[in-house]
Amino acid sequence: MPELAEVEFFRRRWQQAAAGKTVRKVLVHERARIFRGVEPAKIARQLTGAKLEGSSTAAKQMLFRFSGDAWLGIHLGMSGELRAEPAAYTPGKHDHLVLMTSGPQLVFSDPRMFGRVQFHVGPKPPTWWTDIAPAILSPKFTVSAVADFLRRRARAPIKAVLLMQERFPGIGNWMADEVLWRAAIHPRRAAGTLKPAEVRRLWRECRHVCRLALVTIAGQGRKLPPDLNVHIPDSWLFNHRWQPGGRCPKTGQPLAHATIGGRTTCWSPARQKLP
DNA sequence: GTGCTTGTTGGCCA
DNA sequence: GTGGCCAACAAGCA
Repeated sequence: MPELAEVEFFRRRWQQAAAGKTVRKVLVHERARIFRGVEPAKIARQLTGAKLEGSSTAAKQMLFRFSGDAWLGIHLGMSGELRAEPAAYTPGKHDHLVLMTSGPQLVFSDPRMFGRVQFHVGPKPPTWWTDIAPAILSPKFTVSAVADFLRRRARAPIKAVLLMQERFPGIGNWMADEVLWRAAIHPRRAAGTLKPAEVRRLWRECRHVCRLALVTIAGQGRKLPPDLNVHIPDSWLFNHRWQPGGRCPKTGQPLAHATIGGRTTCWSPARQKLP
């Protein structure tokens, strides 16, 4: 599930539930793969007694800052989610990290364990955080930066290129399809064959889809939606891509599906054509 | 049982 | 060295 806007949704869940609260106890599944490269016991030791001071999102990652210069990084992978549960909640099989605070329990749950926890102690945020590419909605995400990147990945299908986090941080499978559909570019086009006008459309729709997704899913600037099943308008490809016999909301023509760049891809052949 | 899955990584090869 | 492809990771669901 988690792409840019969903990640922001989950960050807010923890933030709104426990900002300023103190961690009383930490539960970890020592052997869980989400802890690869870090020591769960160290996390438990450092965070016990620490206060949640702030948090942020970048690409598909979250960073939670605790008192005592402790930084907790979370990537949700394919099936991860963050929840805030009442104090009486009993953690389940897939709840690999639980921060029991003076208020709710902050739960990181991930059945498939493609997600990942990172941890750092120090006055400044760690390099694994500061090295994340500049956000699509930041001024550094320019048309020329996109054009340069497409030139370097000239022979790869544009769908695969859009999934590369070093240039399109936060874009995942459904967002990539949504962007290409709006920009009217066939997902199998080689990145180097896009004309300047197409590169510009791609750039614009990347920003547009990110902005819309944040408003719709993460409730940017207003209250957090109750859950992820928010109402995404039927004018998006999103609501039609998995429907049997699904049709393009712009043309009314049938949608197509294929594996491109190793991922299931949906597009509208009437709108996105190969030269 | 089979064949999928909104992500990332490392190994192989051109 | 760079770029592109793909299997692997693991669990649940239809």
